[in-house]
Amino acid sequence: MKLSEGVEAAIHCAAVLARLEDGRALPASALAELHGLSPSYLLKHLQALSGAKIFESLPGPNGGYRLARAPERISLLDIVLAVEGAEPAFRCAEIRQRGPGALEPTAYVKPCGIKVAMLRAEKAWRAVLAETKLSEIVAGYQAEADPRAVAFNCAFVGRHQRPQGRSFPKAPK
Amino acid sequence: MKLSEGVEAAIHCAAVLARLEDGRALPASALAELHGLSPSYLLKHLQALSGAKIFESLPGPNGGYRLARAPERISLLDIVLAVEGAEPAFRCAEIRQRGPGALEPTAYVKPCGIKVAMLRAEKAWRAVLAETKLSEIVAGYQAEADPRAVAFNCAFVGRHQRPQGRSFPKAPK
DNA sequence: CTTATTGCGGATAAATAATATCCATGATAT
DNA sequence: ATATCATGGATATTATTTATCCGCAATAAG
Ligand code: FES
Ligand code: FES
Repeated sequence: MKLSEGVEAAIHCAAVLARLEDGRALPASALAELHGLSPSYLLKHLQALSGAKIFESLPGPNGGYRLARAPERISLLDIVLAVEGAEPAFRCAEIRQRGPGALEPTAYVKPCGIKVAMLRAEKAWRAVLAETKLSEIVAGYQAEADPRAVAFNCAFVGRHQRPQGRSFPKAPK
Repeated sequence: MKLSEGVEAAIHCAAVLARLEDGRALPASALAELHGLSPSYLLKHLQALSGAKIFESLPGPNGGYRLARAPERISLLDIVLAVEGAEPAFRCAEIRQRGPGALEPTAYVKPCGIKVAMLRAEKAWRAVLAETKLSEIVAGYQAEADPRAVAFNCAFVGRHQRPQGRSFPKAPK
């Protein structure tokens, strides 16, 4: 059982965007460079996040990405589900219905107890992620990370952020 | 994020073995047939489980598998870890140390806050699995599954279980 | 002792998913 | 008009999962 490595990148990117001044955006190329990642691949995840309405994107020159809402209203679960997909990790293939002794499908209306137990565990996982907000991550970063790293990060963002100006498109017609 | 499909098979097999009479074993071929699975592949998982001391195996004719301890003392977490491996699902590649602005390694002794949050969620998942015992799964199965399925299962096991006889090897010399 | 059965472990193949790159397109600030 | 930048699809590359096979060791039964 593994989460794709894109999750780590996505959350780190979100944390960077959360520190942006109001109304500004950061191009994908800057996010990729800051984390030493391939721009082409990071784009995939950024697109997934903007498709999930967690990031907003602005095309054209001075374009880039920014958060679609306040960091207090973005949970780690939002990000993980956007990048990783919403299907549960435990996939029940209904093996109880296979092999000899299989009954007609109507005999299996009650879900398998094993499936129920596995999904209950997964629900606990999601609950913890849902109550961890991006704002807490950012606060923790500023409090605990090496001050030099924070300063560099801040300067890098300041250097690459787009000038305040255009408003983001609200509803595509 | 996905669990391998072998987890479902492993737990179902464990539930079957839990219903075996004391001291008896069931050959892998019977477990595979009962669930309509490929014997060759199921073996892989059975071996992982016996390597993890959750199942015991007895070679030779009249050999087979049985539980290594009482179902009350086997949790779903034990089974999942044996099949899936013990590494956490969230793999931190320390991307904070990459890109420009990377500092010397000693600046990163404190774990990344994102990693901490993700592992905390995973701990919650494991906690629920750890407190769900195989005995509960078996009890739930007998109470909720279609009586015909339970009866068939029971008869199938009775037909294939090995005669009581040999004791399992305790300590390989 | 011989034989048939069964688990063990390694090697390997096939299928699937994750990772990474590229390019044509459309939007838009200058 | 031009340059910048996100979008979306197509595609290559690699890793992981799934599945199969075969020789080996153990052992019960004849
Ligand atoms: S049939 Fe899928 S978990 Fe039991
Ligand atoms: S560096 Fe791995 S989660 Fe932050």
